[in-house]
Amino acid sequence: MEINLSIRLNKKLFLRNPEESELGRKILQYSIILIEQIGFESFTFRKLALEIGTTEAGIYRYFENKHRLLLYLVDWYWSWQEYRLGLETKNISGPKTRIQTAIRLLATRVEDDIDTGHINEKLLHDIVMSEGAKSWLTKHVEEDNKDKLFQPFKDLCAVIAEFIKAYNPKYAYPFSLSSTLIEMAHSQYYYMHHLPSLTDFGKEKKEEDIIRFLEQMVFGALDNQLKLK
Amino acid sequence: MEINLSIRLNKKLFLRNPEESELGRKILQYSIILIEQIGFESFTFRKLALEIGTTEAGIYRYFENKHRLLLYLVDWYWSWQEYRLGLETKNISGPKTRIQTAIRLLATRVEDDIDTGHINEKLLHDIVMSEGAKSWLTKHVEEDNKDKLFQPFKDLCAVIAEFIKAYNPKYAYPFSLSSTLIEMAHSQYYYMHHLPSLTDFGKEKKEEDIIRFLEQMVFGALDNQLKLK
DNA sequence: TTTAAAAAGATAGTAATACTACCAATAAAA
DNA sequence: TTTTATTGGTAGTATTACTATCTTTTTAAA
Repeated sequence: MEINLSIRLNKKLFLRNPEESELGRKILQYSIILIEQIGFESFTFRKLALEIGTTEAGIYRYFENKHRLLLYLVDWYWSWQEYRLGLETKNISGPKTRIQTAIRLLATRVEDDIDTGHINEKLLHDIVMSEGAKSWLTKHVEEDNKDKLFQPFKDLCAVIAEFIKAYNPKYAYPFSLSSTLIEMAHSQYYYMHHLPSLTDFGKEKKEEDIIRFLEQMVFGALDNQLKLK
Repeated sequence: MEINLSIRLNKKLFLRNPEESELGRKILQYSIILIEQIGFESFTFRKLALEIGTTEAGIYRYFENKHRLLLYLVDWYWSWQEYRLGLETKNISGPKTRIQTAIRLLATRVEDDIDTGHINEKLLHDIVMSEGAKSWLTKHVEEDNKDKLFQPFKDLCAVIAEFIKAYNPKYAYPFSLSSTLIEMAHSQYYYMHHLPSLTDFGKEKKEEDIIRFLEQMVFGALDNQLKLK
């Protein structure tokens, strides 16, 4: 069976839809490989073009600049995560289990290589961890936000905020807790591997520890509130 | 009374100590102003040189590149925060109050302009929030880490981890909770202003709300653990 | 006090980056 | 069959991120 998962993203992300041509798909496929390999600062359209066997201008016809390409990849990732979360929580009713499912999905490195055609989810996951924050840490966040370029992240944040509200309707900060959870799942993983003294997972480097830490933090916050009210 | 707070940083951060010459101090002073104004990606040594009235090569003699200059500023900031935290918790014995003090210092925008000579702490605070993560989100984190370039951040993280251990010796993740706290204090503030739908502080935009959220999260995690043991 | 040396500062380059404008081939539509 | 988009390619330019070298000033030793 072939799964054909097609994720349609905001048209403002690109000049020409990369999903609709061979070159476009190659741009997505190889940009992921190259950014993961050399990092976003060293990544250039020239190097990418060379890799694919096309020219810079060809790529510029799809994406205004490399930041937009990064935004495309990051948005694709968050859309995909929301889709996965939807699938995995579909037949689960308890809000506690739903939150736990979200934590597990966010903190576990992708292993099941569905490999949606040209997108390598495993590599993309690494990119979002190392480079994702750069998509909004710019002087043009506000305009980008007006253009709805962060929608997939916000959507995922809102979905998890709903789980949180279902678990504890009196909790005052469902969105902040949700965005904290999403961000920490990534940054604790990054720290664990690159700056382990900022974590408690230095020796073992096991994802389960991050999951336990996050669960303990989230339910600590939510149950604490329950007590008070 | 003139306070002369001099913060000595890792020698590997610079080629020539910027604190020891007029031009060096001007580089620090105006790089903060300029980075805050135009953002780190648009910031160049040429623009900075033009601002100060010197040349690119002059600045290159102090800093290898703009990333090292950013690291210098970020390290200065974390050293300063640790110093402030030390002062404010000196005469406080209770671990709970110490944690609360840490949260308040981290989540409150600097207003008291001590203005240590050439460093504008208020602007520097904004820079660390918007650009700080870029200091470690690179392909050379590991080398930079070996050169101890993230030491001030780690030190602050360790100090707060000690407060956490003092409050609850049985808590399993003092370092991760500490790094989470530090990072969230900044990123929730950034979200509140630029991407408010990721938070619950959209309308009011008050720092006190962030402080309450963080306190609730931290003590939720710590007290929850107490219950279990 | 003179001379040497070393540090501070300015000038003029270069390779690479981030684009833009324009040209050619080909496929689809009239 | 001709026209017209659409796809892809070539050749530039301004800016960036440096480097190498040269001059002036300061410091230090003889």
